[in-house]
Amino acid sequence: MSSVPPQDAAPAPVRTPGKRNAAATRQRILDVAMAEFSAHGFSGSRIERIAAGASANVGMIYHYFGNKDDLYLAALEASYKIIRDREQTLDIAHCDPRQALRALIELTFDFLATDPHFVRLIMNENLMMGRTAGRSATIPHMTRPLLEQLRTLLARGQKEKIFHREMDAENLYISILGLCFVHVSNRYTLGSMFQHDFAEPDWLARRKAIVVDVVTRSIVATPAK
Amino acid sequence: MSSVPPQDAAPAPVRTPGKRNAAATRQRILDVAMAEFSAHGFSGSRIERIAAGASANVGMIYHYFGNKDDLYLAALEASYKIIRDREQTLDIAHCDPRQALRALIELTFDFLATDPHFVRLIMNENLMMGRTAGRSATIPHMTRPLLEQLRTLLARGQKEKIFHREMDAENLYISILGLCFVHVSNRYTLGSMFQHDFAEPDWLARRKAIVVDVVTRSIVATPAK
Amino acid sequence: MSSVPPQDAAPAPVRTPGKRNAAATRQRILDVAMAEFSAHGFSGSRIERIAAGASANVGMIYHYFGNKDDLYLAALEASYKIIRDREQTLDIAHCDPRQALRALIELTFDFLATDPHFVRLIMNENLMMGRTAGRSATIPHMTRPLLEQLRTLLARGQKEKIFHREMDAENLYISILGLCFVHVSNRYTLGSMFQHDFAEPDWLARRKAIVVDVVTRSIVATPAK
Amino acid sequence: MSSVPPQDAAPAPVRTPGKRNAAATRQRILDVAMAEFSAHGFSGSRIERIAAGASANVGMIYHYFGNKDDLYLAALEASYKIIRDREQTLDIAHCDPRQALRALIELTFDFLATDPHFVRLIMNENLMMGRTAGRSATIPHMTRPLLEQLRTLLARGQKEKIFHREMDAENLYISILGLCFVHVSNRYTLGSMFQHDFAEPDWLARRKAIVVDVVTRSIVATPAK
DNA sequence: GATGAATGAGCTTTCATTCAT
DNA sequence: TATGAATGAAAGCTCATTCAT
Repeated sequence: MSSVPPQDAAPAPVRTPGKRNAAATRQRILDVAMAEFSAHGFSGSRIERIAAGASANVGMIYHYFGNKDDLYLAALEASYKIIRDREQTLDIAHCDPRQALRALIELTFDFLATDPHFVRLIMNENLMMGRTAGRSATIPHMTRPLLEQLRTLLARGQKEKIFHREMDAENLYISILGLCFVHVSNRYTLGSMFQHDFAEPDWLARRKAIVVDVVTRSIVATPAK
Repeated sequence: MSSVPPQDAAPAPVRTPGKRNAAATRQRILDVAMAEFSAHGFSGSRIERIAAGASANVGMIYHYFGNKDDLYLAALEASYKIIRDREQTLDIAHCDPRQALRALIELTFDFLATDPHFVRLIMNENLMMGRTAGRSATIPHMTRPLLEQLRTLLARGQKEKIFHREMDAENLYISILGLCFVHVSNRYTLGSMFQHDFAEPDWLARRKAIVVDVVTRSIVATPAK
Repeated sequence: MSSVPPQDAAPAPVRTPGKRNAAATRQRILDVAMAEFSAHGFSGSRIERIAAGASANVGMIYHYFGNKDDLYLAALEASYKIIRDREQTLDIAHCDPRQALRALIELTFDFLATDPHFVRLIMNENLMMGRTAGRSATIPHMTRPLLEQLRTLLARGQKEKIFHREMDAENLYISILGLCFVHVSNRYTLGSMFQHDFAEPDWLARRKAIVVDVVTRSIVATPAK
Repeated sequence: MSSVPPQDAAPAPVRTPGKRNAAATRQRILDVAMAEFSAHGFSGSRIERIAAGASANVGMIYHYFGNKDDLYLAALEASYKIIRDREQTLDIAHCDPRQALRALIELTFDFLATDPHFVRLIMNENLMMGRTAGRSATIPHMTRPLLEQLRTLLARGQKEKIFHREMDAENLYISILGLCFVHVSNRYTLGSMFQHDFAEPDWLARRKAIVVDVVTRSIVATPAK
């Protein structure tokens, strides 16, 4: 708010936020929509709340996104893009396979735990039986690099006899996902079972080590950890 | 109210139009409600659709369950009861810990995969931040026996030096749940990633073996599988 | 309002108007809808105004009629029924063909002029290119008796050498309709052309005689009127 | 505003982006508006659709015409002007009255049948109870020459004893209009009554002869046609 | 117990209109 | 002159809930 960049006498066209700035308005709507759909699911989300949250009005949402369904699609795609981009920051090909695996698990664990928006959107999308993801042209396209990383990782580890042969990329990924996802997706029902908050940083730190351990044990050929 | 049937010693279940089978109607509504909430989530579910599906009418739902929120609570509790009862059919205490662990994993895996209603209800409840589970008096009560089973299992395995010491009941359960839950909860988004149906029996059978293996490796003290 | 039927101690279930009376509510809605669609056309009509006019509420309209389109269809069909029923009160077969023709023209002229609702609905329907009449199952069915009347009339008149041969039922009907319809359908634009009101009873009376004369001259074989 | 092109002696029509052809844009909007109001009525017409159809934008419509009401008025007046101008091409005063009558009927018949836009606009205007025609200064002014033609025609025919005395210009015009208008205005409802298309050229040609005959018989004094 | 008519608030969506650029 | 972002009111429609019968 009060922290303005020190000297900024640049003649660049400074737009007042929310006034006559198409790209900015569109982005504000999209950001708020991601949060709204994540918080309330598709049916529970309210167009009017999104408009208000974006300091826009309902008509703008329809102007930029067409309808509620398409706004939801845009929010889903934008969410996928964030995690898929993050994964591509890992340099899988050039470090020790065991280290690379650990790095991938920790990145996934931290991403899902730190920003639960993504988990919630994915849950909601699955509850709707993939209705929207199935319509997306960009989502399948975004998953390819991740699969490449996994296959490279497994191939190198198996070539170096560090990993055993009986694990494929799909099963490895699903194990990682399941172990990184469930305490976020089931945070509240687990919480009422075990009577503590599964978003606590201390618990997450300990759990992250266990997840790395469980996955690593499941794949390493040599028993010595 | 005041019009009671004169002599109720009639042996055959005579249905007078004004007094049909109350318990049966209630149960029909509950069954349909479980399916409806599972299929559409809370917001997406329709009271009228539930009434129609149960061959009842809207008024009956309010008569028996009060309102939509309380109907949802009843459906959630009924769902939990089914899996918790199923788990109690296992005789954890009297067989080999490794076998007992395998049996628990397989029961969980099969239950979640066979009837996705439960998974969907849990997902929905978590999306609503446990709003309803938190109000339930019976759900926490139902989880105790399960935790007892897990602690017994771990204690026996550790005493017999089959399991190592660094695993507690909570972490073990969450690993099992995560690995049995994710391909059901994320069936559609995983499906569009890997381009096949994650409810296929063949895939499930192979995956079940892998899950048993992953969990077992994570806990056994002796490397020999 | 204050005029109650004198003695009415009958135990018949007297319904208070507008309260818990399905058939009456449905009819009230339909009556108001006919007036509304006639007054404002389809697009210009307001569901809420119809509800208010019928002392009902919007939900009831959707309960009984489904949506605006289907309510409009019901109103259109009900309107057609009125004129088609009226026409069937004529006894074409048993009186002098010339008298029968005059009676049919006068009935048509009076019906269209007296209650302009029908004319306006027909106009609106044609502006929508028969979108709704084309969907109706009952409207085509209702026109058959009218065509029968016209054919009977012509056949008798031609057999008796009163009418000449070169006129068919279709052309006769369209002439009658055009001459009875236009001063109602174009009441306002004609009014501003000729600077008087075309709904004035005196003008209508004189015009009716002219229409009978024009149609009769167009069909009689013998020039003597 | 203040930025005028430096020297405007340029011979070629150079289009600067900020100053395109104003009159042409206005005319394009008006043409599209006539079609839109004719096709959808006033309420059903969309400002945005008109703008798109005219390759203009919404702002231009407000710039040139003020608002939707005034645009509709302009479209109505432009439509009236077309038929009134066409009628004035007839040389009523100098040919045989019977031939002149026939020419007027055929011109009216053809004009209404060939371009149904006019009929539809008139219908719509009457459905709105002449709300807009009543505001127009030019429409009443445009009808005067037509009435003059009709009075001249009748006077000459009656003077020459070809027409009988009991027909005035108003009734004659309304008969002509009704018989030329109804198969266009009621094209669709008549179509569903008689199961054929009333815009078919063959049918129109036959009908036109009948209309000329009906009107002529209604006015000629001597029975021999 | 059972029915379904009735209610009212709230939802998504549309649209004429304004205005900064 | 021309553009299109922005606004606000209102439209059609849905739905949880109540209540007379």
